[in-house]
Amino acid sequence: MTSTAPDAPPDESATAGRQHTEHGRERKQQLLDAAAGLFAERGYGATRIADICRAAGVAKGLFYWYFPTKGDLFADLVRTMRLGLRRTQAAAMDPDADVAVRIAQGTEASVRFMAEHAAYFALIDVERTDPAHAVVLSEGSDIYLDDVTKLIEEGQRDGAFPDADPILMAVGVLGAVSSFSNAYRNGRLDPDLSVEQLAGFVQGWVASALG
Amino acid sequence: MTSTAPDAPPDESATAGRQHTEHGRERKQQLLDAAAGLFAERGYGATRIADICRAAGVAKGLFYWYFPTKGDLFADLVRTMRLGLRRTQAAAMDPDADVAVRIAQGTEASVRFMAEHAAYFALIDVERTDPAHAVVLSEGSDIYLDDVTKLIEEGQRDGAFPDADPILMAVGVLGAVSSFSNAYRNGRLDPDLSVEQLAGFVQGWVASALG
DNA sequence: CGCCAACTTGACCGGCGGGTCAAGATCCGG
DNA sequence: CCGGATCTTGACCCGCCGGTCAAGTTGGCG
Repeated sequence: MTSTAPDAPPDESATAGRQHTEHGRERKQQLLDAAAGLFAERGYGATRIADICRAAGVAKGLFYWYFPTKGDLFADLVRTMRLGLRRTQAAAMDPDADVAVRIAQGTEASVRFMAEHAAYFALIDVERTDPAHAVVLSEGSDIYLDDVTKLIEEGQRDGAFPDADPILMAVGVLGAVSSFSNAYRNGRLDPDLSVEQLAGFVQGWVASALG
Repeated sequence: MTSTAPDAPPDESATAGRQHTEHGRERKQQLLDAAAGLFAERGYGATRIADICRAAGVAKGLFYWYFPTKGDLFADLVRTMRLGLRRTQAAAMDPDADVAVRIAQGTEASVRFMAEHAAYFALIDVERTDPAHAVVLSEGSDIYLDDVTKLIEEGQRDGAFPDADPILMAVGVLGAVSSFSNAYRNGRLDPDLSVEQLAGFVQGWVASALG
């Protein structure tokens, strides 16, 4: 109601869609980085917009020049990070290799990526916590589950994996990756453990669980 | 400052510690139940105290007769649930059996318990989300990790498990239990899958990962 | 140099929600 | 039937925080 101007130019919807200069894009990134750090440190809900701005060294009003709301910044962050993960996985998996090998490669790459971007991934942890974000967050996790499930089905056809419910097995793989990554991020693991060692262990763990 | 009466009777600290009648205890439980349902449904942060009271059919002021703050109710809930889990686990594990068997028993019992009390366990999921609760929540998870680590070390001495970092392996076991339980709770699994089947699968998954 | 768009500021607003409070109602022992 | 403890109510308070706004400043382009 109150007319959203149905004849308005379709290019930039609502109040979003500013025309940023180079400098503008950098500023926006500063805010994203500051937010990522604070979210990871004290959680989304407990992070005030004022905090983000203080951390980025700008006035509060500026936040709204770059983002419509706090939630939009969050969504931005999540999507960026997910994109990166998928790209890394794709790059790590040799399309010509056996399924088991591909799963191992994907597993290792994921653990590495999550460890490197721990601050970012602390966020995705929030999943299912606040229904407000359930949408943005779940829109991705189903895709992973689907991907892995297909891989496992393929492996079952090849006789590489036993004939159990492929979805259950996929949940197991994804769960292992995230559990170990969480533990690593939260310092529950031996601090001397290198990312390489962790990635190797997780890859082996998954392989023997699937065996 | 403002003197916390250092010579006050040590029995009941602060404003807590009311003397409840039978009826009072029931009321308190009503509030706990209502809160558990709402927390599970819409998350801790998004649940208003007024909502809890409305759900329990009492006036808002009454909440503070039974709980000092919203966070205290939360802590109550978490502790109760954790106690139940530990009891269930202890009851399920045959002290005379092999380590591998005990781990299998504990795993199965945990999955079952979490599935039965899905509403409660949706809460513990929140872990690491809001630092405000990190204390209450982590105070428990370390204990589990410790328990399982000890079991695994015992198994390694017996030659039942390979010689890898026992903490890593324990993280894997705990991670598997919670990942599968989460997936089950969130409806990511085949809805026809029974808790028995799930528990059996998880137990097998853990066993072969440890093998 | 003048104009406009991009950018920046900080004071301000509004309501939401956790927590308080004074006034009872109810119940029980003496 | 009195007094005190437990219980119950709903109006009220107040700080916090997401979001707005009017007033600039800056920088590039014609």
